[in-house]
Parts: sequence; C-alpha cells; structure tokens
Amino acid sequence: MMADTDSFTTTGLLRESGARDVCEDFLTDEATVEKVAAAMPGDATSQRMAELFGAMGDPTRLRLLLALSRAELCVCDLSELLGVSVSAVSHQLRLLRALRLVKFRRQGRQSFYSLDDFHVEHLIRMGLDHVHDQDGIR
Amino acid sequence: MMADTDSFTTTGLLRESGARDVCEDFLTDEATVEKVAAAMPGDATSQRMAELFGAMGDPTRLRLLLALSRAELCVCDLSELLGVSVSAVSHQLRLLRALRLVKFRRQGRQSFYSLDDFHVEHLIRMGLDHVHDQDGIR
DNA sequence: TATATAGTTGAACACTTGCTCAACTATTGG
DNA sequence: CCAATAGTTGAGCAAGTGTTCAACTATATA
Repeated sequence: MMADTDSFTTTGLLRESGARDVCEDFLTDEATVEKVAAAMPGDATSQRMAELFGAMGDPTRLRLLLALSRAELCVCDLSELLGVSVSAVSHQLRLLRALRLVKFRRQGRQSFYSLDDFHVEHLIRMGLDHVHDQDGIR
Repeated sequence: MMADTDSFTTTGLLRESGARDVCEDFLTDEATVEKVAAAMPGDATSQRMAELFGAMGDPTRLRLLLALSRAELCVCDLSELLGVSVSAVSHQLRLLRALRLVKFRRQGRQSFYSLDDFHVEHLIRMGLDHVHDQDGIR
C-alpha cells in the first residue's frame, strides 16, 4: 500500500537530500554576473534604501507626504484631511521623522510638519509620473 | 471598591462618549487646507503609487531591481547573486512583473528578466542619492 | 488652579507579508 | 521515452506592520 515505489518513479529531486532550491553555478556569462555583483551597493545601503521606499509604500504615509508636499500642516489638519485618527497620524509621522523624510516645529500646542528634504518631493513626483505614464499607455 | 469617583476626577475625556481621536475642524487657515485637499491625487492614484514604492521597499525586491539595473539576468543567476532561494526570487519577480517594474523573455528553459521602464532606474538612482546625501551630512 | 486642547506613546490585536516546502509545468538531453 | 534542468505556483507559517485604545505630557484658557 505504501507509495514507496511511486515516490521513486515520480520527479527526480532525490539525488542527495531533498530539494535544494538554490543554484550552485551562474548560468549567464560569468563576467557579466561578476560585474553586477561588484556594482551592487552594500547591504547597509540597500537596507536604508528599502526603508526609504518602504516608508513611502504605505498609503497613509504616502498621502501624508503628498499633503505635506503642498503645505506645512499640523497633526489635526492631517488627521481630518486624510480621514485617519490623530493617533495613527502621529505614529506614522514619528516613523517618517525617524527616517528624516519630514521635520516638525512646535508652535504653542500644535506641531507643524513639513517635508525634510527636496529629494522626497522629487521621489513623489517620479512616482506620480510612473503611475500616470502606465495609465496613459494602456 | 469601584474606582468610579476616581475615573471621574482624572483626565477629562468623558464629555460625550469616550475618546474621539479625530479632529472635527481644521486648525490651520482653511484656505490652505482646502487647496491641499484639492491638489491631492485620487485614492486610486495614491494606491498605485504606494504599491510602486512598496514593491521597492523590500530588501530582496530592491536588490533584484538593483541587479537588473546593471544587466539582464536569469532567475538562477539572481538567486545566486543575492543568496536567496530560486523560489523566493521567482515569487518576488512575479510581483514585480505584476506591477510592471520588470519584464522577461524566455529563452530555452531560462527566463531572463530586465527592468521594464526607465522610470524605475531613475527612482533607484534617486533613492541611492537620498541615502548617500544623508550619510554625507552626518 | 482646574480644565480643555493638541499631540505622543506603549500595548494589544488583526491583518499582511516574505519565506520555505512540496508539487507542478516546460524545455532539453541521453 | 525517461530523467534532469529551470522555473512557477499554492499552502502554510513565522515575523512584521498599521490601527485602535487608553493613558500620558504639555500648552493654553477660564
């Protein structure tokens, strides 16, 4: 009744010790791959980049940045503008602040936030362009 | 034993029905806020943008894009280059393909992937610039 | 001084996500 | 035709994430 013989005759992934699911050698010409490997940024850099893009990859945070790309605003305004609770806005602004995408100043009991860096504005614009171009094509 | 009186005398968030945690009115001058509201992209657009940035916000996917920004490569090469299983690479490339950040062509039993769009390359470069500038400052 | 306003923060929870594993397709070689 | 190679895909799971809730600080006002 055992499917022993059956499992022998099926697909052949029983050469050594189960599926290995990683390549042991490059397939494309090795010079090219080595060149790419040499040009890859270090782990720290790509990690930081991923954090940057990841921060812009959440709808709430992105909309915060989109709003702040138009004007300096306080937490309460942002909350109402986006229809998100003050607490949620504050949490996300904290994260954006930690990554230095936004800066803030206190005036009385209000906190006014704005974009920290012109790069951020540029990235937002490029994201918009990309999406609009895609829509234009099909 | 009940802390009833105590909860009355603590902070005052019991005006109507518990904490409301959303603003009911704008604080900054309303004209500005209205202008920002009018300039905000629609939900569909910001959703698409968030997907774009989110796709670039994962270290594995970002490194795939970084590699592909240098050369067209097959799945096995990418797997070895990044030290990630073929399966994981394939899953992530599928996602990047769905968002049209990469395209691919089959040649024999290999799938060669490359960046779909020059925008993507530009975004990557800007991310790098942002990170490098930050490092330069402090 | 007491109270309301504006915002921050930690904990908890539901939801998402990236990986692994196993099974599968498709193309090539013996 | 059979087996190996290259890659894809669905299920499942551990880790991560975004929101809510409640408690808190700090500033302004009566």
